[in-house]
Amino acid sequence: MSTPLSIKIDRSSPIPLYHQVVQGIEGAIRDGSLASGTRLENEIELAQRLRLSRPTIRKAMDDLVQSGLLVRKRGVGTQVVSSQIRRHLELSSLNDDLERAGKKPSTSLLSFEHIPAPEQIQELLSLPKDVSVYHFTRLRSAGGSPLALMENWVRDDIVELDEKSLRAHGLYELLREAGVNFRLAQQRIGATIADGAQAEALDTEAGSALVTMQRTAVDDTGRNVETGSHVYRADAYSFEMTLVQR
Amino acid sequence: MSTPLSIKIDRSSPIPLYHQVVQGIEGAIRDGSLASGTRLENEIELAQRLRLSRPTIRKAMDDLVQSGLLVRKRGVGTQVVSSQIRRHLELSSLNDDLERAGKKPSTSLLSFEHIPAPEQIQELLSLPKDVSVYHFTRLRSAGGSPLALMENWVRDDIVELDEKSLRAHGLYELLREAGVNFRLAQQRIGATIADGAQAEALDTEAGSALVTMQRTAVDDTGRNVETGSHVYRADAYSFEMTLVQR
DNA sequence: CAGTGGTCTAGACCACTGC
DNA sequence: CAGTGGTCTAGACCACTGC
Repeated sequence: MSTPLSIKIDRSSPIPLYHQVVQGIEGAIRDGSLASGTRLENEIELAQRLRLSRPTIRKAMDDLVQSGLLVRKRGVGTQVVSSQIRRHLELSSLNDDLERAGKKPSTSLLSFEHIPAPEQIQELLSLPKDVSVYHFTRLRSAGGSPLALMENWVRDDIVELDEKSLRAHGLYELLREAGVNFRLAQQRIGATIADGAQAEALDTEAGSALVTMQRTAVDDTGRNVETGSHVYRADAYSFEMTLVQR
Repeated sequence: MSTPLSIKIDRSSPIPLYHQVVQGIEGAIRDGSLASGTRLENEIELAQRLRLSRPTIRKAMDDLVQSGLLVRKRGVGTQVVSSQIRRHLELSSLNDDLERAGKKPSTSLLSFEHIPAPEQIQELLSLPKDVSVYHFTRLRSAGGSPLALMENWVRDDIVELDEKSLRAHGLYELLREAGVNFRLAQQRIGATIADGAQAEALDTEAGSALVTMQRTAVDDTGRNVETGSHVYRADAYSFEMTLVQR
């Protein structure tokens, strides 16, 4: 009732052992040797066969359950989630989402200013009184057609921004280069109707549907680094995610 | 530089020790004895003081990091996330979201049928050929005003549904009573414009903004139990979530 | 009842951070 | 350099599941 898994463990690699197990199982799922619904070996057997301890195996399993690739049931076993559900999994991590927010398609800078934080922004970013913000709007396009209108505020005590660097690089790229390690983001997604200015910028009609997104991102020192308010053409963008029961 | 935490551990309780630690820290954060940004004791010290092993403490910390209450940095320490970010945290778990999908405000049943699965649904639910589905639409209202129009398909080999039970109970309530344990949900959120029928049902105007949500939910045996397509009045509803870097 | 995941211990050694 | 979290071991005992 269970499928033996062939995973190579390299003890001289700098990649942690549990993560090698994660990659091995991910790989086996991706290449089809672990089909949807397949039951895995039990944890103790797998640990013995790979010459790893059970806690190491469990750490790997925990990660895979968290990322939505496996489901576990006490007393029964662990199995691979259906391919239907796995299809868009890769979009659900903060990292990928931040990547998309900072890179890939072309982005043009529409406005830029360096100002004292408006009250609401000061609150959203929990800013000390002497910290100002960069405020700018950008237009994201993909394949030549406009996709999103993005307005952001970034605290100025962590990174130095100017128009030139924002024209050349993604926001998250710049922040990471400045040593910011993101840990958390609080996000709200809704809908609205395009007003005249939005419609013109996004090359659509006033009254068409837009997806709205507000996000505030936190780094590993607990600072709220940036907050943004974005609108996307609803015919070109939606948010996909996988929720995991905890 | 660190705050001693007073947590009571009850070794005779059926609640796992690591979860007592989670509850203790959550409680201390909620009642303010652990303020935003506070550094916690290091893991070894905390383990010794509570007379627990370090892995047990770490399991608790892992949970709190995953739920977005704490941020950790190697070589530095663990600290409490800012209250600004924590504010809407409780909405982000699958459980709460499912709760909201099945209960609370009043819900009326608009249509109900028990039919062979349309091709697209059969695919979304990865249904065997001999399994049919329940298909129904409901209107959710809160405080007397309509909020959402919900269309769902549920496989008929897991639970028996009829109009009467759906009028009396939430969908997820019924599914849980039938022994279904949800583990995962795949979700897509976007926007659209209300058409005439939607506008009438939701007591709004044609052309107003709606938030759209499609979801497929998976139980602990790996089955795709139900899929749904919902629209919400954008002026009354938005999705909030906390993304955690992994 | 046999099989499985869930919890827990008591360490060890390492990598990274900030001074 | 001292302090911190990150990884790993080799077990033990328990609770739940399905037959």
